[in-house]
Order: sequence, then structure tokens, then C-alpha cells
Amino acid sequence: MEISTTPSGEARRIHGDDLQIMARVPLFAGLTPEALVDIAGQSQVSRVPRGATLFRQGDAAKVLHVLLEGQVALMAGVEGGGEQTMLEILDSGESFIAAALLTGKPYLMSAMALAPCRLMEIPRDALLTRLRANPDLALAMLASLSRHFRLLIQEVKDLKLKSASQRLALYLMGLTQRRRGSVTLRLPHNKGLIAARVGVRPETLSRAFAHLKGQGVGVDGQMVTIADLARLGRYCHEGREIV
Amino acid sequence: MEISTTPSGEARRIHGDDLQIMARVPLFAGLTPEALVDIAGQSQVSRVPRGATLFRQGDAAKVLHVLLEGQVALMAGVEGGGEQTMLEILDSGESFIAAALLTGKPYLMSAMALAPCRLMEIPRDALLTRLRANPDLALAMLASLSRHFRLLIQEVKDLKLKSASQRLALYLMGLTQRRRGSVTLRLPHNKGLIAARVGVRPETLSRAFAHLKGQGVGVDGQMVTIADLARLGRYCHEGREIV
DNA sequence: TACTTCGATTGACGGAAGTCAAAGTAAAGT
DNA sequence: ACTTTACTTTGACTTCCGTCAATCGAAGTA
Repeated sequence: MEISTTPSGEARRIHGDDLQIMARVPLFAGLTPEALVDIAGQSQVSRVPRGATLFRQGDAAKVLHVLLEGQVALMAGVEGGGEQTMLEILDSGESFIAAALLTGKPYLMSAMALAPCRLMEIPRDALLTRLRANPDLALAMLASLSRHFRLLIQEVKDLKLKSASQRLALYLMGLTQRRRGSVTLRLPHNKGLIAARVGVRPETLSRAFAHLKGQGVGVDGQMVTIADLARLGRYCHEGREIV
Repeated sequence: MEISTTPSGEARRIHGDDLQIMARVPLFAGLTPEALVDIAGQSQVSRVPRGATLFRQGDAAKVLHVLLEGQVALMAGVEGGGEQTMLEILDSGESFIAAALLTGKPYLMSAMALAPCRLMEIPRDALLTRLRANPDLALAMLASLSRHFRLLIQEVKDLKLKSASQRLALYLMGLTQRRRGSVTLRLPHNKGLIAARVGVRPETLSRAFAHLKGQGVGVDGQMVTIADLARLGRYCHEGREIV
């Protein structure tokens, strides 16, 4: 179940196409092509297979990870092991674990590849010198960190104030841009993973789906149909008393 | 119960002593005295009484707040109002709501003064230009944001993986630097506020305290005695099955 | 002293979600 | 096709915590 990444074996220098991908990464927004090349020259790109562990909670943070391609889950558990909870799912273009890197403290979470990934790894020292030299990079990094910060705050609020069914509804709403009418969508992960994302056990997820039938949500395997997005949106924001 | 702050009435320019306080604020760590004066010149200091609301969830973020003196609670609730949860308690020297300011989006939480406060307010534009001009400030801000980010991650982990009694134990451990032996300490707030901080109702807090008697924690009004800090620390990190 | 008020505690109850176990279903390998 | 395996659902039960209500105590006030 745990395939360890082998950076030395798979890592390599930057490929030409990677610069084009970098240009679309929010963290590098507004940087000059020269600055991109400069950063790329300091970094390595590695490929990891689905299921690989990128790093583990408690490890020392040595590099900033930028997800060029693929999908990564950030998980955390109690120190002893055992119970785990998922904190975030990252898609390509996201950078992650900036906070651990900047504070110089060990990772608070582990990262697992949900799909085959290509990752850019920027060494800590190289990043710090460039942050110092390049205000645009520093501001982009502040913006990126701020965005994740706010996602996390929303996460805490939802955990404390919403029911499992409401959190599932919020997750489903997050899978589409639309806010009204009806949609049919495919779940991007298996239900066990979605359960972890929503913050419940798989059994509870099943029951939450059953519960959402009353709100016009139908499930068939990976396919989910939402009869009325506006209605489901209202359900998400209901106070707890109205179930 | 809601005393609104009146920035126009109470705000004023920077006082000489404030510069010395600023020098001890982590956000301004490593800045030259000139830079401090520069920032101070752009900012205002306001005093607010205990119980005042500094800003409200949903307001537009216009200034960065730096708590020179006092104590502030950050709370959040569902949009409709009603239920609230506390996200963080800030002490003097902390800056807050950088994330809302940098993303340019409305506050996700409200801020309430738990004690009489003196606050420095740095306007958004002034801050952004100085972040651009001063790498030290940008790095300090990244460090500050990172620190809060990690606190929040820990918060999410604790909420998902620890029981109410364990979270209370963690809160108590946070009140002292020591990690072994026995201590007697005074609770810094009334129990209702502590309950909100721990993320439970006041009734549940009472029961959690009763539960912790079994771990050598005694309560008498505001005074709490912990017979064995190491033991309580172990209790905090136990898996859920061992109660 | 008596009265009010607010904070804290205690008890009884209910509901949401976790746990355990079993059964059902789908996917993959032989 | 048949087996094996993993994923998902369902049911019964437990536990934790929230809710409601009553009580108690301390602080302040008349």
C-alpha cells in the first residue's frame, strides 16, 4: 500500500515544456520568463506513481513542492499512527507545504499521490534567496498561502457548524461551477476517499448520500445527479435545526 | 452587548512608545528603525474597550490589524447568524487577518476584544507597496502567516481526531511552558469562553473537566491544578479507543 | 438580609455519527 | 466463467456530545 518515492532515481532537470506549465502556476504569476528559468534551474522534477507517498508527517521540510501534473492528497493523523484525516486535495498548478518550509519545522501532514504526478521541487535555500530578491514572487507566495489559509478556515467552520450531509453537499457543489439547474457529474475518487475528504467514515458517507436523496440527489456508482443545484445550495447553508 | 468601534473618534497617529512595541512584533522582526517609522507613519492606532467588535464576518478587509496591547478573539458563524465558533485567541504582538487582506476578499470571521485593546491599523495599499519594496517585511509576513497556518492545521487535526476532553487537556497544557511535574494555574477566561475555544458547549466543558479528574486534574473556580503534566500530555496523544 | 443576575454544574434525554459485523456488488486475475 | 479481492451498502448497537431544564453558587444591588 505504501510505495516510497525515490527522488534520486526519478528526479531530473527541467524540461522545456515545464516552463510553459510553470507560467500557469499561480505561485509564479507575474514573474518574468528569466525568473522562471532561474527558479527552474535550481529545481528538480520528479515523477511519482499513483499511491506513492511524497513525504510523511514529521519529516523535515527541505523543498517546496509544485504540482505540475496529477493530484495529491494531504493527510494527517495522530502521532501513533492509525486514524488519518484528509486535509486537502491538490490539483495541478498548486504549490504546497510552504508553511512548513518557511517555519523550518517538520511537516504536520503527509502527502500521497492520488494519480501519477509530476512534481517540481524547489530547494529551501534557493526559494528563500529568490523570495528576498523578487518581490513579485514573495507577493505571489503570500497570495497563495492566503488562499489556502482561507480554505482551511472554511474547513474548520464547516467541521464545527455543519452536519456530515451538509459537508457532503458542499463537496458535491464544489465539483461543478454551476449554481442552479440540474447536473449529472462523475465522482473524481472512490467513496472511501471522498468520505475522508468530507471528514466522515465510509458508512456515514453512504448514509449521507441516502439522506441527500431527500434534497434531489441521486447516486448510481460514480455518477451523481443533482436535480436542483440552487436547492442543494440552500440546504448547505441551513442552520442545524432544520434537517 | 455590541459596542461598535469608532475609528474616527478614537484613532490617532503613532505614539513614540509604539515604535518600541512594534520592534517586538514578529511581523516587523528584522526591519530597520526607518522602516518601522515609515509604516507607523501610514498607520493609525485605535483603542477599543473590552467587548467591542473590531470587524464582522463579511466586511471588506481594508487594513491589517496589529494587536499592540490586549487580547482579541476571532469568531465565525454560519451566515444566517446564531451559532458561532471561536477560531483563535490572539495576544499582543500578533497581527491578524492578513489572508483576507491579501486575497482582497471579505473577512471569514469576526473579531471581538476580550480585553481593552490598542490596535495598529495598516491600510491595505500602504502595506502592499511596502511589501513590494521591503523583502524583509514580506518574509516576516510569510513567516507570520505560515505560523498561523500551522496552528490552524493543528486545530483541524484536533477537531477531527481528538475527543472534547483531550482538546481541553491540550488547551490546559498550552497554558504552561512546563511539560512535567505538577502545576497550579489560573484560567485566563471564564469557562464559557474556554468552552468556545475548545469547541464544545459549556455543559460539555464541565463534564470534560470532571472527566479529567481521572487524569489528575483538579478544578476550583478559576484555579486548575495538574498533578502530572507528563501524564496529561500522554493522555492528549492517546488514540480514541483508550479512554 | 433578601433579591436578582450571571456563570457553572448536574441530570435526563435525544440525535448524529462511529463501530462492528454481515451482506451485497463490482472489478480484476486465473 | 469462476474465484478472489476490494469497494460499498445495510443493519444493529454504542458513544459522544448537544439540548433542555433545574439547581447551585458567587457577585452585586436594593
